[in-house]
Amino acid sequence: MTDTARRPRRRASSDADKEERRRQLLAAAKTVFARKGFHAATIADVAREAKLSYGSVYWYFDSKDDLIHALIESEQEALRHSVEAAMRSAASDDPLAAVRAAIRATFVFFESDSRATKLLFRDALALGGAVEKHVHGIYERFIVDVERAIVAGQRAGVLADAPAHLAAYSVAALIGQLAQRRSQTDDGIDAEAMADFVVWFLMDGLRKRDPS
Amino acid sequence: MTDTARRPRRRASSDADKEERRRQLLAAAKTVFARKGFHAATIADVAREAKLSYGSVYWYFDSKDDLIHALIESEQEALRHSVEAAMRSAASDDPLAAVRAAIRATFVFFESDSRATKLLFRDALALGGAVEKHVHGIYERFIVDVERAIVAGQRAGVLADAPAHLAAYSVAALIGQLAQRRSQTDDGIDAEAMADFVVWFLMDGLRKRDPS
DNA sequence: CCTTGTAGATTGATTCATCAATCAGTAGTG
DNA sequence: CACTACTGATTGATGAATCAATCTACAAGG
Repeated sequence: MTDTARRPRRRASSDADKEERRRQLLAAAKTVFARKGFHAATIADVAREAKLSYGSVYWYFDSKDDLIHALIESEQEALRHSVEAAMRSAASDDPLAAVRAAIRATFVFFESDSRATKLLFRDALALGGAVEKHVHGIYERFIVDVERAIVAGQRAGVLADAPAHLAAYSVAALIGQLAQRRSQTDDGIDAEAMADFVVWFLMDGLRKRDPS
Repeated sequence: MTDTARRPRRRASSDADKEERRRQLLAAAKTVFARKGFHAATIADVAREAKLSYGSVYWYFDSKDDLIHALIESEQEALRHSVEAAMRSAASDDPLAAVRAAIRATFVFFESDSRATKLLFRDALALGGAVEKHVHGIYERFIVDVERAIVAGQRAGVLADAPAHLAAYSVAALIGQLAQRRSQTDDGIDAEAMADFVVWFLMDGLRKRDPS
């Protein structure tokens, strides 16, 4: 069905090979965990998906927890890279442009990979303590940036007074929930339109503006 | 610590007794599941918490799945009742009042019961298919109401044009995420102030309004 | 080039622990 | 006395983690 199907017969000897094998295992784990959920999925499932034996999984990862941990970390990094790249290439004259670009990149990222969505939103929560903190981290960085932008806007007199941190958290929460929803139900709205809706909603709210 | 501590010695014979015993088991399950999470919690934990024997749990519930299912259903009903009562007693002259009342009631409900929060937001997602649908249900009802209100507001010309369903979903998502956040971190904002912030944010957005 | 030695990658049967679910037995209640 | 709520030891299944055996890729010496 996917490119994962090619069975790796050759044994990994060089460091590059081993890294590649590790990547294959992470890819298999991503598929399996996204399909069945972390708890329901077994190491045997992952090994089967990766066309490797049960024991080999333990050659590359210490435990099932270690595996999901590494996986979530790598997905988070991918998302962060994607968002940061989008923000860098945004026009710098419009202060809203960077925000819009970041939000768009987020929706595009999740749209292009529904497995990542399930992983980050469903499984990350299903795990206790350690990972929960970890997931909080990915939000936190984003929230700090947004909060800073909001405060700047308030100083400049273009944004209303409001608890900036709470508002920033709300932005992140809304984006996350909508991204998750998109992975489950299709309402025919593409990722960029969705992002634009979010930006509009966050900026102007539901109440009709007087045309001034 | 709680009223759950009183050990039930007397055997439940009447229908009322049996219903009470069932309630006790649900209360115990709520405590245990909220503390350890659904997967990590065992039936033995629940039995111990309820001061009943292992086998008795199976006298009242068919399976562990049946138990969590019944529990989530009862929590959802409690939330729905609480919100509906608040809306009924809201002033009917201000169209925003009912919305504000509903949002307040939601935050108050979750604030008064952090176990319910964990249950509905963490465990419900960790479970697969059937329960996921079920949880979707509680949102859906709320969303339909909000959507209707939004459309009415748009007809009356006081709300901006926007995809009403998406906006309604956003409202629900924001409330849910913020309620969940409150159960984890305390930022010294009480439930009603939080609700008022949400209403303001949803209505007016971040951009400063012209004082007209 | 062709051995042949070896480190370490790969295997999967086995171990060990956990826990849901059952069931035969016990005792409270009407 | 009969009914049925209740008990908790037992069973059976599952699955994470281990480990001794096997195999392979590479290298060093002929």
